Amino acid sequence: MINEFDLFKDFLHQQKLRWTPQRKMILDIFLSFDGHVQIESLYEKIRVQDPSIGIATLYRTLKLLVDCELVEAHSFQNGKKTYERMFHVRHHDHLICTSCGKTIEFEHPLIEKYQVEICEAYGFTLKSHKMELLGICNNCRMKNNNPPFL
Amino acid sequence: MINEFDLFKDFLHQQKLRWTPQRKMILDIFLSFDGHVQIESLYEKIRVQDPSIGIATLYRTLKLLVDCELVEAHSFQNGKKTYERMFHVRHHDHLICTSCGKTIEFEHPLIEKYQVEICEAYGFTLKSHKMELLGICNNCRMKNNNPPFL
DNA sequence: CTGGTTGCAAAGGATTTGCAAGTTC
DNA sequence: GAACTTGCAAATCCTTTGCAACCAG
Repeated sequence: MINEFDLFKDFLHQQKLRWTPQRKMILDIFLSFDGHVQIESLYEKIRVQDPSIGIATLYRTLKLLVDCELVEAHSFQNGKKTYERMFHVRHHDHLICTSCGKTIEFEHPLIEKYQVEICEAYGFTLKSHKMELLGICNNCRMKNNNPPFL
Repeated sequence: MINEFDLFKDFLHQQKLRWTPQRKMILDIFLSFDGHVQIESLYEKIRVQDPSIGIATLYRTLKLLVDCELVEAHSFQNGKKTYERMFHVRHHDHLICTSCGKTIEFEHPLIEKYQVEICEAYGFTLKSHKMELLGICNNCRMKNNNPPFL
């Protein structure tokens, strides 16, 4: 089965770049995280294994991982970037209760289909999407004595 | 009819802050833009009217506008922020180029309809939603010499 | 060996902050 | 007049870059 290391190696080879111990280690540690990873946490954990590694190498490697589509970068308000694993993970959307925080994951094939159509209409190549439905769950509605479907 | 100026004034008053000509002017010019505004464009246009205004004042005012929920801030890959009007605008979703940050607003009635269905299926009362389609715009794809719809 | 890679430190760009002078209430 | 604001410049934060020494192929 294809794994991230082989994909990255192949990518580097194609681009006439090199497979180095630093790159291997960064990918390795990156994969040990779940969800969105901040440079900071990544760097800390990396330095435990090899305190000599430079932050520049981390940034450079992350950029390569983004280029080969193994990783996706996101930006947040605070100006920090977050990196997310993109391979061997299944996409899903979220239904979130704004009262208790309860979260349900779902997918809807038709919505996904329309998303593709919209992107094509605007000349975009769709890479991913994020959809959050915010509402009040049954439980919380009962508790607060609100009528259903307010 | 309630407008942004009154809301902002009230907000400032509540917080024991002051209504100044600079703040008025920044809000005024901000509202003259559509969609997502970059600090840069905003600052340029502001300096036309008053070249003495400092960038720090612009940042400070924008932060206040975000605090009082008249404006929403978004962040992009390039590390720049974008500001979006949040009041008296119809809800819409976003198509975002993850490379250059270009943003297109759209709505799709069928997607909205399915969202309601999903919520009903799970017993949620839908309050709002957020959908972002992340991709690469035509321009950036060309620039990077990538084939279309890779 | 050749050309890519590294760690370091310095540079860069966007945003924030300290401060003295100026305003608002 | 007290407290908040301003513009300025310097500081800060995260990220990128230049470079000489170092490695992978």
